[in-house]
Amino acid sequence: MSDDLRSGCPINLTLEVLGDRWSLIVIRDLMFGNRRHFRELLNHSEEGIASNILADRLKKLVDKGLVTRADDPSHKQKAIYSLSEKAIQLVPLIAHMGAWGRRHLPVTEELSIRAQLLEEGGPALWDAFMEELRAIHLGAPRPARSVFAELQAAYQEICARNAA
Amino acid sequence: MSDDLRSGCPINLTLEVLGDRWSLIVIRDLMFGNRRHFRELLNHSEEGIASNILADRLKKLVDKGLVTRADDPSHKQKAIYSLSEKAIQLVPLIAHMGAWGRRHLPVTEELSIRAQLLEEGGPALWDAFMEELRAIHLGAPRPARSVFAELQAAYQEICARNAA
DNA sequence: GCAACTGGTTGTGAATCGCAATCGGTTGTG
DNA sequence: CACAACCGATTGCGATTCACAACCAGTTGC
Repeated sequence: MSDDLRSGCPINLTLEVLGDRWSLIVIRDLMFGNRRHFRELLNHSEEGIASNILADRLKKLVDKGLVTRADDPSHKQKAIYSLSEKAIQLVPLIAHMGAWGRRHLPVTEELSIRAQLLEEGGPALWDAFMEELRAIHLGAPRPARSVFAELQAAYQEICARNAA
Repeated sequence: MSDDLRSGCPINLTLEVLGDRWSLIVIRDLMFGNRRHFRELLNHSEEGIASNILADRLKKLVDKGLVTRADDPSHKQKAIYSLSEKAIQLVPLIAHMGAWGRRHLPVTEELSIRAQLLEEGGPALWDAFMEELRAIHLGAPRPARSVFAELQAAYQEICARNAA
């Protein structure tokens, strides 16, 4: 854990936090998959993350203040991982990443429907989603609109249609 | 060069292209530093990229269609690197990265002034900058407004003020 | 009591990373 | 024409990270 930074450039510093192949995947699953436990993140991983990598990334994300870890009262060994405000503010960035990926890379329909809705919804939708994330992860009052449910419903509709 | 992708998720695919500590640094320097030659990218690098990493990243970015390489007529061994349209469309993503980094990470004033202007300018400024990048890198007609010059002037003003 | 589940750790070999030194070819200068 | 500076890389090397599988001790439900 070295604290020496390569430069004070905001792009560089953001890369020093998120510039690897797994950190944002973990945040994405916490954010859009609503996976809050180690095993959920491990077993439902679309990309097949290894347990040591997941443990390492969760630790680093906690250290960097993007994720918090709390005990689950229902199970003495269970840990609940939550997004911090800092991570919730990544929503616009992730929306743009999804939009760019959808436009330029070979995405699949099922896995890009959420990105499409997020792109079409624009900043207004992002704000609503961030409010909901604050309710889910930070204990803020739950907003009336559930963007999460909308995204999930659209995803499952596509899956059902393609299965038929 | 393995073509097997971890998943068809747009976030994941974007990470497979840009998810390392150097690729976006190279793009940033091509984009905002207007460095077009190997030596410029190497010697003026704020973060001190190594020559083998730079060579590797340039090659990968060319393979992935983000950068094009052309011979420099003034020097038989010289190569000119240009951003493709695909890379130019990263401007909003990079602007958001800068905004997030500026808000949450220990940036320095000089190196974050461009990110600040880009954030304050919003999508209108991004579009103007992208038009200018198309002129510089793709040979499109040069627009009247030079966002690049505005960013550069602001940067140099901060540097001059802080040196005094 | 016991199997399933909890969040991890350990071991191993391969791949990648960062750094310094170096390469063969090209160009400008004296 | 000699020679140093410059050109885009390449090579060698040790350190870190990666992916994959096996394993762990404590907890829970049956």
